Amino acid sequence: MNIYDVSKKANVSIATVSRVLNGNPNVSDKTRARVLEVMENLGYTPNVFARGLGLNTMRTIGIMCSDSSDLYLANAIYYLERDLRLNGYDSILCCTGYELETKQKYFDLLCSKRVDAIILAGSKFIEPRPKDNAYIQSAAAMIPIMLLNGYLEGENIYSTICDDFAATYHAASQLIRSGRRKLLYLYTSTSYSGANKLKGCQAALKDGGLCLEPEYIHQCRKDITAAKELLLSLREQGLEFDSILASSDSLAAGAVKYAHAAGISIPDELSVIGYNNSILSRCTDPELTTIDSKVEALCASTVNTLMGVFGGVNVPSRTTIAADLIKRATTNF
Amino acid sequence: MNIYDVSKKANVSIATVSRVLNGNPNVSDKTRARVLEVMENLGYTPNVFARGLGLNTMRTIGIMCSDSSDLYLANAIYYLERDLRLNGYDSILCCTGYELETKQKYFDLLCSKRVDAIILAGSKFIEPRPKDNAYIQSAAAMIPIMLLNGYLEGENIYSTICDDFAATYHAASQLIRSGRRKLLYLYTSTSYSGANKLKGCQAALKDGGLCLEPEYIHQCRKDITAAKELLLSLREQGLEFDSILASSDSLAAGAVKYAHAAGISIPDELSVIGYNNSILSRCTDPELTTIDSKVEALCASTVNTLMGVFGGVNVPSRTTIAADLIKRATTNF
DNA sequence: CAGTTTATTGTAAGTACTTACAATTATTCT
DNA sequence: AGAATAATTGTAAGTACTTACAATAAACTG
Repeated sequence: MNIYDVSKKANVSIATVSRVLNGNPNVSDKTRARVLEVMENLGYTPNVFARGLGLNTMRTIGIMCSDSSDLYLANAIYYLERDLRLNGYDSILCCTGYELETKQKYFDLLCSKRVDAIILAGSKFIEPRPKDNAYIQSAAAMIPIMLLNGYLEGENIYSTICDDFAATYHAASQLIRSGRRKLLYLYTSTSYSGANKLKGCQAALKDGGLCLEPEYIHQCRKDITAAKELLLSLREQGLEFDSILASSDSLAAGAVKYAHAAGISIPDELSVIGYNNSILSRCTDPELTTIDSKVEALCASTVNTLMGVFGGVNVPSRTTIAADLIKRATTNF
Repeated sequence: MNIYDVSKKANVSIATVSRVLNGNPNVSDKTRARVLEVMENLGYTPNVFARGLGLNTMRTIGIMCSDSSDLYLANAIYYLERDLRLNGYDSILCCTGYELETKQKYFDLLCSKRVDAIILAGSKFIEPRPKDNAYIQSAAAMIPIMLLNGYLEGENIYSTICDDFAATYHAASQLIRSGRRKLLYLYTSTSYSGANKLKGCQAALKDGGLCLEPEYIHQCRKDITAAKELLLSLREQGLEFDSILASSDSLAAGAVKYAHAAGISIPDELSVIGYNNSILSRCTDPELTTIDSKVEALCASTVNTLMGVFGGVNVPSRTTIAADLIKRATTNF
């Protein structure tokens, strides 16, 4: 069944049917009603391929992420899909893993699928070596690129980022104000977002008259047990700390477990702050004080910006959203 | 740039170019090489819409789930996307929420997008009232339907399910064998999968000479805090139990928190078993004994079956996969 | 080497839409 | 009412592929 069948039944030309299909206002109300009725009766649905051929758009957005089962990204995907659909767009999901080569491959694949834009979800797409990001910048010539929680300069590239610097600055300041002096910083990734988190923490300590010495900065796999083990071994080595600021709830959850295992009381002897306000932050005992990185707002802004781009509206190429400090039971403030 | 540009450069007809594109063997090696070289030089990529029009397939699978941020489903989506892509298929994601009407709407939408099949991920798509599933069965006339962890009778409908009955039967048996006598069963959903979990538990108790009385079966929102509160109030009411079998790790994590709050020691005074072997099961302290419902295997089987259907192979309409009991620290066996 | 078979290539007709432009009809103005 | 204008509708030419069938070239056969 196609547009011709409908046009015959409704006694109009295929052009009129097509106009009704596309909400073109140059159709009389009577005709529109008749055509819609015929469509309904026949159970007609337009063929998306023919449509795509003519319009050269599928109303589909490619979403790339490293790993959709990651707590943060799973949430991002949920909100992105929801908000895109509200705007009439489908989402094609692409999990790329962490290899640069794989990312590039999937990037090309999505481009060849003629998606209308690509959203790179999560900060893992911006490589530390600028030349490795060239593929993104060159693709942006063809198709709008949205970075969710990442930043890259370039024409037709739009970023929405959480103000990670301010977030960790505030969190660390609070720790200092509550009397903590020996802060341990735990992180996993050195991405744009990751770097800002560290900087915020360092700045807060500096402004508080303290200093974040290198032995108080530790990288750790994003894994509860790995974090726990790392902390146990640091303690074994004699490192003393009275508070932990972690770049993810996973690491913070590991810190809580560490305290349990070492017989340290939280928050009396040790404060812990996580990041992302994920489900894990409600699973530990005591529950985690954590930074809410506002995924939902980030996603909304990303989709909003994208719709602005499609609509030819002048949109900012960079949007920053403030994080919230969620105070729960692993801190004494 | 299109197939004509390539055909001119390569001095062949568009039919030959198309054949090369589709891997048709009726092209001489010399010609094929020449065409491929021209494609490479021109940076040609075929237009997916025109392709879809001709082939009437987009090599795209619709994945429907209630909520992609759910831990179980996020994993399922990850594995499905990965395995589909390995077979050259894209995934369009659709999060439907829990309303029957919304599910039907998105179902129609995906069908109209001419996806090659629809995967319904999670047991939430099979309604308790059979007539509400008619839309699935009628759509199956047009397009293969794959149920991941759900079961529905019907032509062109294929199910891959975890043997939930055997899983909870085994888990409950172990609890009994370890000396537990008063088992509390906690669940959230009454889906196909949910019903089987309960049945398995009941059967194990019965075979152990016990009985799961109604006051020992409680429904609870899939939320750590809700589960904790429920258990606290049950205890308040004087209900006595020495073990908890939960239909999800969330509920089990709530049980661990409950024990903490009530000063009950795990596993000495209370055993807890979760379900799904999710990240939560490693976050609680002690870590959860849990049932691994083998999402990865389920997804692999689903994709396998689907490829079989596409290939015209005779595939079973129902595949069952055995779960594993992961013994950790919330049980004393 | 002519005739037959097989391998390769080309022609042309789908596939189901969109849209510029032309044609028709309706409305407004004088 | 007739002309001018506006609203609506239709015609026809894209859009970029696939593929059945015809045509040609190559390989084999006796």
